[in-house]
Amino acid sequence: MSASQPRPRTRIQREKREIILEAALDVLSTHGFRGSTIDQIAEAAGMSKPNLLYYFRTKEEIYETLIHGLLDTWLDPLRAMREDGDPIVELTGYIRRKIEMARDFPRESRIFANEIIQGAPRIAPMLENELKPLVEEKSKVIRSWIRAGKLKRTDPQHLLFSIWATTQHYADFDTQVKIVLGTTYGEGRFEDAARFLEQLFLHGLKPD
Amino acid sequence: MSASQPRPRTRIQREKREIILEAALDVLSTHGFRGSTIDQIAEAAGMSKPNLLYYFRTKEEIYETLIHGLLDTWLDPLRAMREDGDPIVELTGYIRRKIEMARDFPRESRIFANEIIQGAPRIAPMLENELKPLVEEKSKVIRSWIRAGKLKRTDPQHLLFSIWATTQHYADFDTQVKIVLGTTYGEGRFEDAARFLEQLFLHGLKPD
DNA sequence: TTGTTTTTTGACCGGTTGGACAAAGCGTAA
DNA sequence: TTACGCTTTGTCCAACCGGTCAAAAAACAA
Repeated sequence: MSASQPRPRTRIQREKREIILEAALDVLSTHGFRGSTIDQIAEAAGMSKPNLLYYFRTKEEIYETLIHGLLDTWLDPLRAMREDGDPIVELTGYIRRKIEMARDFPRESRIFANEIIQGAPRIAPMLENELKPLVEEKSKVIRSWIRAGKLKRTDPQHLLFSIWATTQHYADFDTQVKIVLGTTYGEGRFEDAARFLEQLFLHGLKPD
Repeated sequence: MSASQPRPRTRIQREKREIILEAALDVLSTHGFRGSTIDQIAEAAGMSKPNLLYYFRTKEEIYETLIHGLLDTWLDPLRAMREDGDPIVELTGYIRRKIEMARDFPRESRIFANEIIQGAPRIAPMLENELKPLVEEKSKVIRSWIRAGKLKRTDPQHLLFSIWATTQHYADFDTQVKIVLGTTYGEGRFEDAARFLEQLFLHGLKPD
């Protein structure tokens, strides 16, 4: 009934697959799936195309392996939002962690952005099976906070959208952010962003 | 010194170019520049590839004509933010207009998103020459509002980023939004979003 | 060492893509 | 009608792209 076990990976296979995935992250996150070529990825990984295809049978396989391995890490900050903590602390902590991810893992953010903008043709099932249940779970948490009077009455799902949008903006649209801010601001933009967003999400802009 | 005037466009040329650009908007906004083929655009425009190439010499020319014509419309809502209005009204009005654009012109939003995520290789100069000065101008306006005590002390540029990010999210990441919200919510999501964002930007989430 | 398996590569293939081109069709003014 | 410029299309090409394959090279086990 069960398929015969594929033999375990050798040391070289493990190493080379890792190198390829790292190179693929670089290439795919900037050019998208269609826009990237196997040759580009192979060159970035420092090997020939047929050699790369010895480790991954198709471009799709690279992409799917990569993005599947990424999703868990990507959702971790949301998972870390605990019902039993103080809602304000949990929320600002989530925003901070997301800004840090935008700073430290912009390629990961962009690869998801690329995919979703184009209609999520290859990851829709993953969003349905992993993201959606997690959002539902955390929405309940947020609603319980609202019931406890710890947060203003608001829509949990749109709240999460806003946090994703504002934080990932600094990874996905980094080029535009840099152009608008000019060279003056340097790398401090992430810290500025974190402070701005904390203020925005807690107190808004209208004077008391 | 000056090049000889190219002869004026015929009626058919004006019409066909318009049809092509509309088709190109459809194709390019979902697949990006590299991911779109001239054949796809030609088919969407209901003509043969050589015929299309009679009206635009290259794929690049289509893309640049399209995106250049779009930028003005795209910046209009920000231009409409008037210094002499009431800051709260102006700001919520801007957010509302941006949400309406996400609802009514998602393709336009996506084409910019695609371009910028990939490093804005073709529109960086336009952002530098048109977006940046406009942001500088409106940042001054926002700062004057803050000085007048009509807004909390905050960073105008990051404020604009947040408005762009949150509103355009509903166009660019529509697929994900739909998956998370499920089918229940239907088209009301834009109205919900507008209400949520208004509350968020004015008052934040922390209870008084 | 020798035999075996794993890894690497050059050459190749069929399909796609952006674009060129010449010839044909069409509209219209003289 | 004729001539002329505008429009359309079939055909073609060279570059590129994803992927195959057989054979060489390297790694490893006995």
